[in-house]
Amino acid sequence: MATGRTHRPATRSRGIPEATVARLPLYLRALTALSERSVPTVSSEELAAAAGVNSAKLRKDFSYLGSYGTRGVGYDVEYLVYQISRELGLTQDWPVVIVGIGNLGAALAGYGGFASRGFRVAALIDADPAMTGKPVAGIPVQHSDDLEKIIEEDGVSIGVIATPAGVAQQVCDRLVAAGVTSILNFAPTVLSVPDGVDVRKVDLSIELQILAFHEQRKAGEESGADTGADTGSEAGSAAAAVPPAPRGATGGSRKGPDGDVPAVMPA
Amino acid sequence: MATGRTHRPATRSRGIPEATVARLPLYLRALTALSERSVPTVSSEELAAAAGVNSAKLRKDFSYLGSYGTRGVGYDVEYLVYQISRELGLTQDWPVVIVGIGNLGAALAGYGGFASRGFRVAALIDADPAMTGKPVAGIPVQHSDDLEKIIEEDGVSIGVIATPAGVAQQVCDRLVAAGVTSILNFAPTVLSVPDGVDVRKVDLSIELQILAFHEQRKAGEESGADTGADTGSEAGSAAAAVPPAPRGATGGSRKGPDGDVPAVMPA
DNA sequence: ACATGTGAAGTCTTTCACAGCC
DNA sequence: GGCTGTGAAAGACTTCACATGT
Repeated sequence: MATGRTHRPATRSRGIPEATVARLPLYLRALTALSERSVPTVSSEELAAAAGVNSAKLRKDFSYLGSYGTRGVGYDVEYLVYQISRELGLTQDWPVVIVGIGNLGAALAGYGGFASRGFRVAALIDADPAMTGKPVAGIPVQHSDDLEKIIEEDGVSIGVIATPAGVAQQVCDRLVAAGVTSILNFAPTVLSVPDGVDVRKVDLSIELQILAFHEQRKAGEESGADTGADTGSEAGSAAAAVPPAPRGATGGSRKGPDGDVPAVMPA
Repeated sequence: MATGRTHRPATRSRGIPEATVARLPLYLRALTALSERSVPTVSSEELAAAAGVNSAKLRKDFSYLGSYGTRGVGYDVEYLVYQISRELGLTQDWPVVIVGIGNLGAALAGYGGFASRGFRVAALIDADPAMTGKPVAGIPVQHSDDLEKIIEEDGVSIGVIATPAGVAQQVCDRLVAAGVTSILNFAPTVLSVPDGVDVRKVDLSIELQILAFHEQRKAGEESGADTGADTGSEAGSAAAAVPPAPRGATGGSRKGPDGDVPAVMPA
């Protein structure tokens, strides 16, 4: 709707694949550590190990940036730090606002990794008048009435949302209207934003659910390949929780993709 | 090295692609919202919109779980909630320990989304004796000396690391040795774990750097396609930060992948 | 001799488009 | 008519393996 371009190639940047971009910070961190230990050069092998990836991937990633290594030798640590920093845009500093100063917002405000790489907490914003003026991590909280003014005056383009889910979308809308074009969302909601605005989300609950999935599989593997063993033992409530399946279940119609999911459901 | 199997198919589970698994929690959240509003059925189109994905992807994802929809109608909300919950292993409850009760750890302990889906904070653990016994989010902090005992007694298999980076690896090692097989890591370090242990990481700084990358690109696009315009304007400091390039830079040898990166570096 | 840089092959993921069923 | 379920095509990402340069 509205937007002209029919599904442009997603967030694909001047030839650098998104997956590569997502790893650059990892490399940068490993390189920074080497730099602090005054290590002059690294091989792709060593650096890859430090970053937790394999060396072929690392070399391919770097190849998108240019030819910054020396054959037979490796990469100059300082030089690479600079190139990656520049590529990521960390040679300039980015003012960031955090909206929603609850437990999480406060923790984020105090997070050291923020300042370490070109990010500066320009303002903390909360809707609770009782919070206004209270310093959190050394920065006084401002009231959300002033959100637009703050964004514009400081030229903020990155916003962090740490509010309850219920208000995340409206906060998002206001941020975007005020000029923010990148959002890091900690609220467990899907945000919708206009074209040209980037959203990344961090969701604890989702991460745990993914872990639980794999955890369950491990448990299942130990004994037989049997899934869904107990789960609904208290027949009463479990049965109540499970609807009678979409309209007149015909005997064996319900099957798993491999055809052997032990149909755990009220027949 | 050491591990027998030569690169097994990564974390690939009984036919369900990892990318799909990562989206199931999203669908589940959207479905739960519908369920609370007593909506009986949804089409793939509607549900996809609510989850922020496109409908073809959603249908493909669901097809890995089985045939849970009804053609011409859609999906039964309650039934799908149940099926996805079961697939994710959320019909059982998972005791979780959080190690490192600083600002972040405390925020995580108080996070509502935890309890909402089968996850139960079994214990909060911190190395600081001053913290021991202090209740955080209603749960008394225990000392890390007792880590092994706690894990074993409660049968904990999921651990959350919210410690400083410096001690994350040793905490991780102890968790794993005590029987934890899934770790959610908030410390900005690469954790190495034995085969069979899953690690997921959440790193604020990395997310911001990725946003900064795209943000920079947007800024560059506005004016000409010229990247790296200012950035190193204050020539003095910028130049000092850049090493003389790996050994005798021969004039035009340094090039970007497309051959047109305006080499922003001291010649 | 050694380690980068990269075509080519392989694998995973997304999207298309339509057969099949309600 | 409408919507699911899915082969097949397209695309993105990873891995291989070796030519290339020092």
